[in-house]
Amino acid sequence: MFEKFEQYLIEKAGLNEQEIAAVRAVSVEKKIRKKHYLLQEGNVCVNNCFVVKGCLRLYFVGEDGTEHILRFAVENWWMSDQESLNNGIPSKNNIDALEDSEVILISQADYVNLQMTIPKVCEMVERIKARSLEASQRRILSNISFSAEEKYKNFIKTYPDIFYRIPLRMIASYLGFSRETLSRIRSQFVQK
Amino acid sequence: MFEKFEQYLIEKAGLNEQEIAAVRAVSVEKKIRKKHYLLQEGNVCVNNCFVVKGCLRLYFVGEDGTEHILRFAVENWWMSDQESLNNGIPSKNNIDALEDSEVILISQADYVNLQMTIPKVCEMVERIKARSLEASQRRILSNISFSAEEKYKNFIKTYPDIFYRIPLRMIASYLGFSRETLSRIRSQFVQK
DNA sequence: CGATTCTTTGAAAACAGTCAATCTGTGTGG
DNA sequence: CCACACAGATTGACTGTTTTCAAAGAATCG
Repeated sequence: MFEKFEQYLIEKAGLNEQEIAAVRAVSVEKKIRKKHYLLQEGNVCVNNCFVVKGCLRLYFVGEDGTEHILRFAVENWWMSDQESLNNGIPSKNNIDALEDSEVILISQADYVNLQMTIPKVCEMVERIKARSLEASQRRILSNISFSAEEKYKNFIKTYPDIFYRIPLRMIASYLGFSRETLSRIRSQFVQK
Repeated sequence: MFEKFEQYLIEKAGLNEQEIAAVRAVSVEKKIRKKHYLLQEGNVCVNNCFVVKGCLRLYFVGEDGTEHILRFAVENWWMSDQESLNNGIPSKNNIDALEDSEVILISQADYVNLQMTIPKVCEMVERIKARSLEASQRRILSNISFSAEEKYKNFIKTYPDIFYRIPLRMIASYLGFSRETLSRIRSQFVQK
Protein backbone atom coordinates (compact mmCIF):
# COMPACT_ATOMS: atom_id res chain seq x y z
CA MET A 1 0.00 0.00 0.00
CA PHE A 2 2.89 2.34 0.79
CA GLU A 3 4.22 2.15 -2.78
CA LYS A 4 1.54 4.48 -4.14
CA PHE A 5 2.34 6.99 -1.45
CA GLU A 6 6.03 6.63 -2.24
CA GLN A 7 5.27 7.40 -5.90
CA TYR A 8 3.43 10.47 -4.82
CA LEU A 9 6.28 11.64 -2.61
CA ILE A 10 8.78 11.22 -5.42
CA GLU A 11 6.62 12.99 -7.93
CA LYS A 12 5.27 15.81 -5.78
CA ALA A 13 8.16 16.44 -3.42
CA GLY A 14 11.16 14.84 -5.16
CA LEU A 15 12.23 12.90 -2.08
CA ASN A 16 15.26 10.58 -2.16
CA GLU A 17 15.36 7.08 -0.68
CA GLN A 18 16.57 8.24 2.70
CA GLU A 19 13.85 10.83 3.02
CA ILE A 20 11.19 8.36 1.95
CA ALA A 21 12.42 6.01 4.63
CA ALA A 22 11.91 8.77 7.18
CA VAL A 23 8.35 9.23 6.01
CA ARG A 24 7.71 5.52 6.00
CA ALA A 25 8.90 5.28 9.58
CA VAL A 26 6.01 7.43 10.76
CA SER A 27 3.36 6.18 8.33
CA VAL A 28 0.57 3.87 9.37
CA GLU A 29 -1.38 1.91 6.78
CA LYS A 30 -5.07 1.56 7.33
CA LYS A 31 -8.03 0.10 5.48
CA ILE A 32 -11.43 1.66 5.88
CA ARG A 33 -14.49 -0.26 4.77
CA LYS A 34 -17.32 1.51 3.06
CA LYS A 35 -19.54 3.46 5.47
CA HIS A 36 -17.00 3.21 8.27
CA TYR A 37 -15.68 6.26 10.08
CA LEU A 38 -12.19 7.69 10.05
CA LEU A 39 -13.26 10.52 12.35
CA GLN A 40 -16.39 11.09 14.36
CA GLU A 41 -17.85 14.33 15.64
CA GLY A 42 -16.58 15.13 19.12
CA ASN A 43 -13.23 13.43 18.70
CA VAL A 44 -10.00 15.30 18.06
CA CYS A 45 -8.55 14.78 14.59
CA VAL A 46 -4.96 13.75 15.23
CA ASN A 47 -3.90 12.33 11.88
CA ASN A 48 -3.10 13.59 8.44
CA CYS A 49 -4.63 11.13 6.07
CA PHE A 50 -3.43 10.38 2.55
CA VAL A 51 -5.86 8.46 0.35
CA VAL A 52 -4.13 5.62 -1.48
CA LYS A 53 -7.31 4.07 -2.79
CA GLY A 54 -11.03 4.72 -2.47
CA CYS A 55 -13.03 7.77 -1.54
CA LEU A 56 -13.70 9.68 1.68
CA ARG A 57 -15.98 12.52 2.61
CA LEU A 58 -15.84 15.18 5.30
CA TYR A 59 -19.27 16.32 6.42
CA PHE A 60 -21.16 18.18 9.05
CA VAL A 61 -24.44 16.94 10.53
CA GLY A 62 -26.90 19.73 11.26
CA GLU A 63 -29.29 19.81 14.20
CA ASP A 64 -32.07 18.36 12.07
CA GLY A 65 -29.84 15.49 11.02
CA THR A 66 -29.09 16.80 7.54
CA GLU A 67 -25.63 16.00 6.23
CA HIS A 68 -23.63 18.84 4.68
CA ILE A 69 -20.62 17.66 2.72
CA LEU A 70 -17.57 19.89 3.03
CA ARG A 71 -15.06 17.92 0.97
CA PHE A 72 -14.46 14.71 -0.91
CA ALA A 73 -11.07 13.03 -1.20
CA VAL A 74 -10.05 10.38 -3.69
CA GLU A 75 -6.71 8.84 -4.65
CA ASN A 76 -3.69 11.11 -3.95
CA TRP A 77 -5.70 13.62 -1.95
CA TRP A 78 -5.18 14.50 1.67
CA MET A 79 -8.05 14.51 4.10
CA SER A 80 -8.41 15.79 7.64
CA ASP A 81 -10.40 18.26 9.66
CA GLN A 82 -7.96 21.16 9.67
CA GLU A 83 -9.64 23.08 12.45
CA SER A 84 -9.49 20.14 14.81
CA LEU A 85 -6.03 19.09 13.69
CA ASN A 86 -4.42 22.53 13.96
CA ASN A 87 -5.93 23.47 17.27
CA GLY A 88 -6.30 20.13 19.00
CA ILE A 89 -9.98 20.73 19.59
CA PRO A 90 -12.87 18.27 19.17
CA SER A 91 -14.10 18.08 15.61
CA LYS A 92 -17.59 19.21 14.65
CA ASN A 93 -17.43 17.04 11.57
CA ASN A 94 -17.28 13.43 10.48
CA ILE A 95 -15.11 11.64 7.96
CA ASP A 96 -16.24 8.35 6.51
CA ALA A 97 -15.57 6.15 3.52
CA LEU A 98 -17.83 6.11 0.46
CA GLU A 99 -15.98 3.09 -0.92
CA ASP A 100 -13.70 0.47 0.59
CA SER A 101 -10.58 2.57 0.99
CA GLU A 102 -6.90 2.42 1.82
CA VAL A 103 -5.17 5.31 3.54
CA ILE A 104 -1.85 6.32 5.06
CA LEU A 105 -2.03 8.01 8.45
CA ILE A 106 0.65 10.31 9.83
CA SER A 107 0.10 11.87 13.23
CA GLN A 108 0.16 15.65 13.33
CA ALA A 109 3.26 15.61 15.55
CA ASP A 110 5.14 13.42 13.08
CA TYR A 111 3.83 15.43 10.16
CA VAL A 112 5.13 18.69 11.59
CA ASN A 113 8.38 16.99 12.39
CA LEU A 114 8.79 15.80 8.82
CA GLN A 115 8.25 19.33 7.61
CA MET A 116 10.96 20.64 9.89
CA THR A 117 13.52 17.98 9.07
CA ILE A 118 12.89 17.63 5.33
CA PRO A 119 12.70 20.97 3.49
CA LYS A 120 11.20 19.31 0.43
CA VAL A 121 8.29 18.04 2.50
CA CYS A 122 7.83 21.52 3.88
CA GLU A 123 7.67 22.96 0.37
CA MET A 124 5.22 20.31 -0.73
CA VAL A 125 2.93 21.00 2.20
CA GLU A 126 3.12 24.71 1.43
CA ARG A 127 2.03 24.07 -2.13
CA ILE A 128 -0.83 21.85 -1.00
CA LYS A 129 -2.05 24.44 1.47
CA ALA A 130 -1.81 27.22 -1.08
CA ARG A 131 -3.80 25.26 -3.64
CA SER A 132 -6.30 24.26 -1.01
CA LEU A 133 -6.89 27.90 -0.15
CA GLU A 134 -7.30 28.79 -3.81
CA ALA A 135 -9.79 25.99 -4.28
CA SER A 136 -11.77 27.18 -1.26
CA GLN A 137 -11.82 30.67 -2.72
CA ARG A 138 -13.17 29.36 -6.01
CA ARG A 139 -15.78 27.32 -4.25
CA ILE A 140 -16.95 30.33 -2.25
CA LEU A 141 -17.24 32.30 -5.47
CA SER A 142 -19.30 29.49 -6.96
CA ASN A 143 -21.49 29.41 -3.85
CA ILE A 144 -22.29 33.10 -3.85
CA SER A 145 -22.47 33.83 -7.55
CA PHE A 146 -23.62 30.78 -9.51
CA SER A 147 -27.11 29.45 -10.07
CA ALA A 148 -27.80 25.87 -9.02
CA GLU A 149 -27.41 24.72 -12.62
CA GLU A 150 -24.09 26.54 -12.99
CA LYS A 151 -22.84 25.06 -9.73
CA TYR A 152 -23.64 21.60 -10.99
CA LYS A 153 -22.03 22.11 -14.41
CA ASN A 154 -19.01 23.63 -12.75
CA PHE A 155 -18.67 20.66 -10.42
CA ILE A 156 -18.67 18.20 -13.30
CA LYS A 157 -16.09 20.27 -15.13
CA THR A 158 -13.86 20.67 -12.08
CA TYR A 159 -14.09 17.14 -10.70
CA PRO A 160 -15.05 14.82 -13.57
CA ASP A 161 -13.23 11.96 -11.88
CA ILE A 162 -15.07 12.39 -8.60
CA PHE A 163 -18.41 13.00 -10.24
CA TYR A 164 -19.01 9.56 -11.65
CA ARG A 165 -18.26 7.64 -8.47
CA ILE A 166 -20.40 9.54 -6.00
CA PRO A 167 -24.17 9.35 -5.47
CA LEU A 168 -25.97 12.39 -6.85
CA ARG A 169 -27.60 13.19 -3.53
CA MET A 170 -24.11 13.75 -2.09
CA ILE A 171 -23.17 16.06 -4.92
CA ALA A 172 -26.33 18.01 -4.18
CA SER A 173 -25.31 18.15 -0.52
CA TYR A 174 -21.83 19.37 -1.47
CA LEU A 175 -23.28 22.05 -3.71
CA GLY A 176 -25.81 23.18 -1.14
CA PHE A 177 -29.22 22.23 -2.50
CA SER A 178 -31.66 19.33 -2.31
CA ARG A 179 -31.38 16.08 -4.25
CA GLU A 180 -34.74 16.81 -5.88
CA THR A 181 -33.49 20.11 -7.22
CA LEU A 182 -30.44 18.40 -8.65
CA SER A 183 -32.64 15.78 -10.22
CA ARG A 184 -34.77 18.44 -11.91
CA ILE A 185 -31.71 20.32 -13.16
CA ARG A 186 -30.45 17.11 -14.71
CA SER A 187 -33.72 16.35 -16.43
CA GLN A 188 -33.84 19.80 -18.06
CA PHE A 189 -30.33 19.07 -19.22
CA VAL A 190 -31.20 15.90 -21.07
CA GLN A 191 -33.88 17.62 -23.13
CA LYS A 192 -31.43 20.15 -24.56
CA MET B 1 2.02 54.70 9.41
CA PHE B 2 4.59 51.98 9.92
CA GLU B 3 4.20 52.09 13.72
CA LYS B 4 0.90 50.23 13.68
CA PHE B 5 2.42 47.53 11.54
CA GLU B 6 5.39 47.40 13.92
CA GLN B 7 2.98 46.89 16.82
CA TYR B 8 1.37 44.06 14.94
CA LEU B 9 4.72 42.42 14.20
CA ILE B 10 5.72 42.58 17.85
CA GLU B 11 2.42 41.24 19.08
CA LYS B 12 1.77 38.57 16.47
CA ALA B 13 5.29 37.44 15.62
CA GLY B 14 7.37 38.65 18.57
CA LEU B 15 9.99 40.30 16.36
CA ASN B 16 12.95 42.17 17.86
CA GLU B 17 14.24 45.56 16.68
CA GLN B 18 16.65 44.12 14.18
CA GLU B 19 14.00 41.92 12.61
CA ILE B 20 11.55 44.78 12.44
CA ALA B 21 14.18 46.84 10.67
CA ALA B 22 14.46 44.08 8.07
CA VAL B 23 10.71 44.17 7.51
CA ARG B 24 10.70 47.94 7.35
CA ALA B 25 13.40 47.87 4.69
CA VAL B 26 11.06 46.11 2.26
CA SER B 27 7.82 47.82 3.30
CA VAL B 28 6.16 50.45 1.17
CA GLU B 29 3.57 52.78 2.70
CA LYS B 30 0.61 53.64 0.55
CA LYS B 31 -2.60 55.56 0.91
CA ILE B 32 -5.65 54.48 -1.02
CA ARG B 33 -8.54 56.88 -1.35
CA LYS B 34 -12.08 55.58 -1.13
CA LYS B 35 -13.24 53.90 -4.33
CA HIS B 36 -9.72 53.67 -5.70
CA TYR B 37 -8.21 50.39 -6.81
CA LEU B 38 -5.36 48.48 -5.27
CA LEU B 39 -5.70 45.74 -7.89
CA GLN B 40 -7.65 45.56 -11.11
CA GLU B 41 -8.85 42.52 -12.98
CA GLY B 42 -6.32 41.44 -15.58
CA ASN B 43 -3.28 42.64 -13.65
CA VAL B 44 -0.99 40.37 -11.69
CA CYS B 45 -1.17 40.79 -7.93
CA VAL B 46 2.45 41.29 -6.85
CA ASN B 47 2.09 42.66 -3.34
CA ASN B 48 1.07 41.42 0.05
CA CYS B 49 -0.98 44.16 1.57
CA PHE B 50 -1.37 44.86 5.27
CA VAL B 51 -4.21 47.18 6.21
CA VAL B 52 -3.09 49.81 8.71
CA LYS B 53 -6.25 51.85 8.50
CA GLY B 54 -9.48 51.72 6.55
CA CYS B 55 -11.27 48.97 4.73
CA LEU B 56 -10.70 47.05 1.49
CA ARG B 57 -12.74 44.55 -0.44
CA LEU B 58 -11.81 41.78 -2.89
CA TYR B 59 -14.51 41.13 -5.44
CA PHE B 60 -15.28 39.46 -8.72
CA VAL B 61 -17.34 41.09 -11.44
CA GLY B 62 -19.62 38.69 -13.29
CA GLU B 63 -20.45 38.84 -16.99
CA ASP B 64 -23.64 40.74 -16.25
CA GLY B 65 -21.72 43.31 -14.24
CA THR B 66 -22.77 42.02 -10.83
CA GLU B 67 -20.17 42.36 -8.10
CA HIS B 68 -19.52 39.33 -5.91
CA ILE B 69 -17.55 40.13 -2.78
CA LEU B 70 -15.04 37.48 -1.76
CA ARG B 71 -13.46 39.15 1.25
CA PHE B 72 -13.28 42.29 3.30
CA ALA B 73 -10.18 43.48 5.13
CA VAL B 74 -9.99 46.05 7.89
CA GLU B 75 -7.24 47.12 10.31
CA ASN B 76 -4.61 44.42 10.96
CA TRP B 77 -5.85 42.16 8.18
CA TRP B 78 -3.90 41.08 5.15
CA MET B 79 -5.36 41.38 1.70
CA SER B 80 -4.29 40.02 -1.66
CA ASP B 81 -5.51 37.81 -4.45
CA GLN B 82 -3.78 34.59 -3.46
CA GLU B 83 -4.30 32.83 -6.76
CA SER B 84 -2.68 35.62 -8.71
CA LEU B 85 0.03 36.21 -6.13
CA ASN B 86 1.06 32.58 -5.76
CA ASN B 87 1.08 31.74 -9.42
CA GLY B 88 1.99 35.03 -11.02
CA ILE B 89 -1.08 34.94 -13.22
CA PRO B 90 -3.46 37.80 -14.06
CA SER B 91 -6.11 38.29 -11.42
CA LYS B 92 -9.77 37.73 -12.16
CA ASN B 93 -10.70 39.96 -9.26
CA ASN B 94 -10.51 43.54 -8.10
CA ILE B 95 -9.45 45.09 -4.83
CA ASP B 96 -10.61 48.54 -3.93
CA ALA B 97 -11.02 50.74 -0.88
CA LEU B 98 -14.38 51.24 0.83
CA GLU B 99 -12.91 54.00 2.97
CA ASP B 100 -9.84 56.19 2.72
CA SER B 101 -7.21 53.66 3.72
CA GLU B 102 -3.57 53.25 4.61
CA VAL B 103 -1.70 50.09 3.76
CA ILE B 104 1.76 48.56 3.88
CA LEU B 105 2.84 46.78 0.72
CA ILE B 106 5.49 44.07 0.61
CA SER B 107 6.29 42.49 -2.72
CA GLN B 108 5.84 38.74 -2.91
CA ALA B 109 9.57 38.26 -3.49
CA ASP B 110 10.46 40.24 -0.37
CA TYR B 111 7.71 38.56 1.58
CA VAL B 112 9.00 35.10 0.78
CA ASN B 113 12.48 36.27 1.59
CA LEU B 114 11.42 37.52 5.00
CA GLN B 115 9.88 34.16 5.73
CA MET B 116 13.12 32.40 4.86
CA THR B 117 15.40 34.69 6.83
CA ILE B 118 13.21 35.25 9.90
CA PRO B 119 11.72 32.05 11.35
CA LYS B 120 9.27 34.02 13.47
CA VAL B 121 7.83 35.61 10.35
CA CYS B 122 7.52 32.19 8.79
CA GLU B 123 5.59 30.92 11.79
CA MET B 124 3.32 33.91 11.77
CA VAL B 125 2.52 33.47 8.11
CA GLU B 126 1.78 29.81 8.76
CA ARG B 127 -0.67 30.72 11.46
CA ILE B 128 -2.35 33.29 9.25
CA LYS B 129 -2.72 30.80 6.41
CA ALA B 130 -4.06 28.10 8.71
CA ARG B 131 -6.67 30.41 10.16
CA SER B 132 -7.55 31.66 6.73
CA LEU B 133 -8.23 28.12 5.58
CA GLU B 134 -10.34 27.42 8.63
CA ALA B 135 -12.35 30.58 8.04
CA SER B 136 -12.92 29.56 4.42
CA GLN B 137 -14.14 26.19 5.58
CA ARG B 138 -16.59 27.77 7.98
CA ARG B 139 -17.82 30.12 5.31
CA ILE B 140 -18.40 27.26 2.90
CA LEU B 141 -20.39 25.47 5.56
CA SER B 142 -22.45 28.60 6.09
CA ASN B 143 -22.99 28.90 2.35
CA ILE B 144 -24.27 25.37 1.87
CA SER B 145 -26.16 24.81 5.07
CA PHE B 146 -27.58 28.06 6.42
CA SER B 147 -30.72 29.92 5.43
CA ALA B 148 -30.34 33.52 4.33
CA GLU B 149 -31.39 34.73 7.76
CA GLU B 150 -28.90 32.46 9.50
CA LYS B 151 -26.13 33.61 7.17
CA TYR B 152 -26.88 37.20 8.07
CA LYS B 153 -27.04 36.58 11.83
CA ASN B 154 -23.86 34.58 11.63
CA PHE B 155 -22.09 37.38 9.77
CA ILE B 156 -23.00 39.91 12.43
CA LYS B 157 -21.84 37.56 15.15
CA THR B 158 -18.59 36.73 13.40
CA TYR B 159 -17.66 40.19 12.16
CA PRO B 160 -19.42 42.73 14.39
CA ASP B 161 -16.65 45.23 13.78
CA ILE B 162 -16.88 44.96 10.01
CA PHE B 163 -20.66 44.90 9.96
CA TYR B 164 -21.33 48.44 11.03
CA ARG B 165 -18.97 50.11 8.59
CA ILE B 166 -20.03 48.47 5.36
CA PRO B 167 -23.08 49.15 3.19
CA LEU B 168 -25.74 46.47 3.56
CA ARG B 169 -25.80 45.74 -0.16
CA MET B 170 -22.16 44.65 0.10
CA ILE B 171 -22.94 42.34 2.97
CA ALA B 172 -25.69 40.85 0.85
CA SER B 173 -23.19 40.42 -1.98
CA TYR B 174 -20.71 38.76 0.38
CA LEU B 175 -23.40 36.41 1.67
CA GLY B 176 -24.68 35.54 -1.79
CA PHE B 177 -28.14 37.01 -2.05
CA SER B 178 -29.78 40.24 -3.21
CA ARG B 179 -29.88 43.47 -1.26
CA GLU B 180 -33.69 43.32 -1.32
CA THR B 181 -33.68 39.95 0.38
CA LEU B 182 -31.35 41.26 3.06
CA SER B 183 -33.59 44.25 3.56
CA ARG B 184 -36.61 42.02 4.05
CA ILE B 185 -34.78 39.76 6.47
CA ARG B 186 -33.86 42.80 8.50
CA SER B 187 -37.41 44.11 8.62
CA GLN B 188 -38.75 40.76 9.92
CA PHE B 189 -36.06 41.00 12.54
CA VAL B 190 -37.16 44.32 13.92
CA GLN B 191 -40.69 43.08 14.53
CA LYS B 192 -39.53 40.28 16.81
C1' DC C 1 -29.78 72.68 -1.46
C1' DG C 2 -29.30 69.22 -5.17
C1' DA C 3 -27.06 65.03 -6.45
C1' DT C 4 -25.71 60.70 -5.36
C1' DT C 5 -25.74 56.52 -2.99
C1' DC C 6 -28.05 53.36 -0.18
C1' DT C 7 -32.17 51.17 1.61
C1' DT C 8 -36.79 49.85 1.63
C1' DT C 9 -41.25 48.32 -0.32
C1' DG C 10 -44.63 46.11 -3.44
C1' DA C 11 -46.13 42.85 -6.90
C1' DA C 12 -45.23 39.25 -10.11
C1' DA C 13 -42.47 35.56 -11.64
C1' DA C 14 -38.84 32.26 -11.08
C1' DC C 15 -36.73 29.18 -8.15
C1' DA C 16 -36.02 25.76 -4.56
C1' DG C 17 -37.67 22.95 -0.60
C1' DT C 18 -40.78 19.43 1.28
C1' DC C 19 -43.42 15.39 1.33
C1' DA C 20 -45.11 11.39 -0.67
C1' DA C 21 -45.20 8.15 -4.31
C1' DT C 22 -42.99 5.75 -7.93
C1' DC C 23 -39.22 3.94 -10.61
C1' DT C 24 -34.61 1.77 -11.22
C1' DG C 25 -30.84 -0.96 -10.47
C1' DT C 26 -28.25 -4.00 -7.21
C1' DG C 27 -27.55 -7.51 -4.39
C1' DT C 28 -29.24 -11.20 -1.08
C1' DG C 29 -31.46 -15.23 0.48
C1' DG C 30 -34.73 -18.82 -0.40
C1' DC D 1 -33.75 -18.38 -10.92
C1' DC D 2 -37.07 -15.62 -8.65
C1' DA D 3 -38.81 -12.71 -5.01
C1' DC D 4 -37.62 -9.36 -2.09
C1' DA D 5 -35.37 -5.68 0.25
C1' DC D 6 -32.64 -1.71 -0.18
C1' DA D 7 -30.50 2.42 -1.71
C1' DG D 8 -30.65 5.83 -4.98
C1' DA D 9 -33.06 8.68 -8.38
C1' DT D 10 -37.02 10.73 -10.21
C1' DT D 11 -41.63 12.92 -10.44
C1' DG D 12 -45.80 15.58 -9.06
C1' DA D 13 -48.28 18.73 -6.17
C1' DC D 14 -47.82 22.08 -2.99
C1' DT D 15 -45.55 25.54 -0.19
C1' DG D 16 -42.24 28.77 0.89
C1' DT D 17 -38.31 31.63 -0.42
C1' DT D 18 -35.71 34.57 -3.44
C1' DT D 19 -35.18 37.28 -7.54
C1' DT D 20 -36.45 40.83 -10.48
C1' DC D 21 -38.08 45.19 -11.72
C1' DA D 22 -39.85 49.50 -10.64
C1' DA D 23 -40.68 53.08 -7.51
C1' DA D 24 -40.19 55.59 -3.48
C1' DG D 25 -37.97 56.81 0.88
C1' DA D 26 -33.54 57.87 3.80
C1' DA D 27 -29.11 59.24 4.42
C1' DT D 28 -24.82 61.35 3.02
C1' DC D 29 -21.81 64.55 0.71
C1' DG D 30 -20.20 68.36 -1.72
